[in-house]
Amino acid sequence: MPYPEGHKLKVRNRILTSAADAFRRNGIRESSVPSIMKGAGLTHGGFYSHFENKEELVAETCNFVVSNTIDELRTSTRNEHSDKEEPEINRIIDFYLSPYHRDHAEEGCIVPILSGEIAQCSADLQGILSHALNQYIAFIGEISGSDETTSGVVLSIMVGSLLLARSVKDPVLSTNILNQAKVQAKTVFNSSPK
Amino acid sequence: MPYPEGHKLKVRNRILTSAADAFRRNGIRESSVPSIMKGAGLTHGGFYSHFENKEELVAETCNFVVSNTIDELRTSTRNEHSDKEEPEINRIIDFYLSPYHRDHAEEGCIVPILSGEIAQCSADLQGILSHALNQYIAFIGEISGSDETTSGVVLSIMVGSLLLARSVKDPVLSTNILNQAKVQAKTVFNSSPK
DNA sequence: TTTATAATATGATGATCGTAATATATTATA
DNA sequence: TATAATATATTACGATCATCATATTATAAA
Repeated sequence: MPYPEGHKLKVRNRILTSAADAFRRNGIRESSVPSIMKGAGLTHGGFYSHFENKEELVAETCNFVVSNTIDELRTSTRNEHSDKEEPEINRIIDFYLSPYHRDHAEEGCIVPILSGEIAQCSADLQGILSHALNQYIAFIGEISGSDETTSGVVLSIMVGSLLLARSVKDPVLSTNILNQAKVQAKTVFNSSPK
Repeated sequence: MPYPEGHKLKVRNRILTSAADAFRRNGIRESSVPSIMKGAGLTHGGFYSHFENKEELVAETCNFVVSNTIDELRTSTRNEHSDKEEPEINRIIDFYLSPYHRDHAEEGCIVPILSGEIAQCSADLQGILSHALNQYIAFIGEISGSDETTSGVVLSIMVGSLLLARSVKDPVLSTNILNQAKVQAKTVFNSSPK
């Protein structure tokens, strides 16, 4: 067996990482297979020994990014001093709607960036997105103790305000939207059935 | 002067209408110039006697759709029986978050569909999107009497929940998100400075 | 009806895409 | 060190894109 144990898996992960970056920077359709392979330090030829086709790469990259993002949200709230009486969900909202997340789309959540584009893709990819949203909603429900609908609305507020904060050119308005959206998102839990 | 007065303008509007439909159905990058011209009943060759290039078409189509959408929102709220004591802004929220708007993306607001893609385009197109958002925010502010930030958060809730309601496959959850987002959007005005 | 011209169609160009076939390079084992 | 198997690179193919050059059609005016 040439090549060390697990070599191919590592390369495959490098391709996924490159794709995750490219898709969030430039969108799915604008990110070509050759450019993604170059981002992983390879040429385009070997792509099809790792993935069936581009659609499979998109599907796996979406799952990859979503589970990574949820993991990060989960651990980031744990790391922060949990001595306070502030609910854990508030820290997730604060991170999601932070200027850092707004200004580093290529590291963050795919939903505000790619959900519009995925909605125009195949039914398979739409299913991946729907499943990802269910994971986010379940995660928010788990952290906040809220029902599915309430968690969905909170996610809506986070996604919508991040999208607008990124699109509005006026930096003051952008930051104001983020900050007031934080307040609103946290308020939802106090005005809804648990 | 061959061809009747205003003929070219009519054709130009047909191209814009076709592009507006195509972009909202399939996205900007997925909508080719030939397919848009076919949608307007023409062949691709004449395109460049109407528009400098595709980017100019995108910019004009965005402005076209946004002003049409705001006009429709404005008049639809006027037509509805204004005898009730219900605030005008509530009817706008109700229409924006209606199942009809969710299920007919190709007729509706471009923001949930295209803002992700436009954020990846040229600075010029990003400026168009930013200007469009300012128009929406000013419109909401005008109708509701709220400040810029509050209007921006309400727009965030509408955009985010429409995006999620379209992406979530479970129809019950989708409708629940829309309905509870309506409640939340209307609540914002009661908990914010005017 | 003829003519001049504006509007549209046809066809071509170079670039890039996704994908595949084939050749080359790499390395664990013998 | 030689070998066999595997991973990667090179090259190619057909399709489609945005754009442009040129030909053709349609119509208002003469």
